[in-house]
Amino acid sequence: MSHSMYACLMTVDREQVLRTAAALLTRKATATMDEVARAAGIGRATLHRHFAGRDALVRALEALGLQECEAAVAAARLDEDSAEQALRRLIAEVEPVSGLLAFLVTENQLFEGEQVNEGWARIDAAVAALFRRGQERGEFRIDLTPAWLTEAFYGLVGSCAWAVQDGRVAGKDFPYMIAELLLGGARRSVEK
Amino acid sequence: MSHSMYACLMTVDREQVLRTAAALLTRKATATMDEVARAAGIGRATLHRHFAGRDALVRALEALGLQECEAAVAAARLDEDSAEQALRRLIAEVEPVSGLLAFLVTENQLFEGEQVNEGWARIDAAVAALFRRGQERGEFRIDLTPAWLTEAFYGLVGSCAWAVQDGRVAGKDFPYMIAELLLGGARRSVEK
DNA sequence: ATCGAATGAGACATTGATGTCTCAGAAGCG
DNA sequence: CGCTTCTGAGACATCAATGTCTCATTCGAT
Repeated sequence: MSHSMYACLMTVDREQVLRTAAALLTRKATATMDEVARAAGIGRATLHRHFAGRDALVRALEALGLQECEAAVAAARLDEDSAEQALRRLIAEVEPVSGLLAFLVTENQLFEGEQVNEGWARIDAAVAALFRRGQERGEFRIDLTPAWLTEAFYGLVGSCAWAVQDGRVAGKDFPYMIAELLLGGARRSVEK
Repeated sequence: MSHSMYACLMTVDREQVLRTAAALLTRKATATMDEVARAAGIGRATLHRHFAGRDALVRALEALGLQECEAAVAAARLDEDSAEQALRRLIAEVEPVSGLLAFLVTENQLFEGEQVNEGWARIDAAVAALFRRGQERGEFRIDLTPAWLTEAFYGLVGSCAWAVQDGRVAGKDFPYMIAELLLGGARRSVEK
């Protein structure tokens, strides 16, 4: 049995477990390691073999979310077209990660003093740069700082993810509602 | 020593402890009962005498936040003036509670199945009614549902509270940033 | 100043989650 | 089939937070 095959199987399992854990923890942030294991259809011991502990699991989830966010940012081609079109692409790309993202945001509040993965700074910078580009192009109003617009973006994505999960808004409207609300606010209005 | 004087003193202490607990838990949602007690400058035993347990403390905080939110809603007079002005008043009134509100929102996600205080439904209804009124008056666009606008309102308030607390945005701009972003999106634009 | 209530500090048992370990069984491979 | 590896279940020990209790002290009212 070759190492590569092992690695492949392990990786697939890891990936699957992570997905399930993400889905569960998004719904119930305080889920037990045992609950996570049950949800993933594996034993607690096996879960421990893959992830040294709860911290490691959360870190792995953070890495997964970060990776997918970076992929979303890359796929959205934030520096092409108008800033508005780029933002719409970003929202659409980020939708599948929104639940995990919402979980990680609340989880990061617990880390408090601990260092957060520096990867998020890159995402932040990319999103803020998009808003700045929109301002420089005259598309977006300049009285709302890119930093605030970035925060608002995260906030709306998280709120919408949770609202959808809770059945308060329709999931199919996700991209439209966020884009319209955020763009309507960010886009310069002729009547101002 | 009369009962009423006892009650008075107790209430004052309770209030102060609750404020401190709110401030601490807003920053660190996982703070220990001991940490809460230290922060309030009292002993753990005393804290326990006032609030039977952590649950009771959180419930009391929920009651406090709810009470202040209802006061904010009442003070904002949501059914007077234009919907826009009413919304601006609401945002201004809600600002002092925003931190506690953000904490309670994330905390409520943990309650999961358990019943949430029905008082929040009243707040939700009042805010949603404001957005509906704005739509009926032709001030707000009708393609974004009141339910979503209400969610977005909470999301932006929470995001802003956290961003301010983290120093990413200036606290003095709180009302302006939320109002402008939310209204800009909710307000019907002539170019649409 | 004195009495009674409230407090703070600490000891203690309890609970729940975690992490580690073992062992028998299943699944892969030759 | 026989071997190795991985897995699942469970039995522990550990640890942190919680809740309860006692007791000496402090505070406030009279």
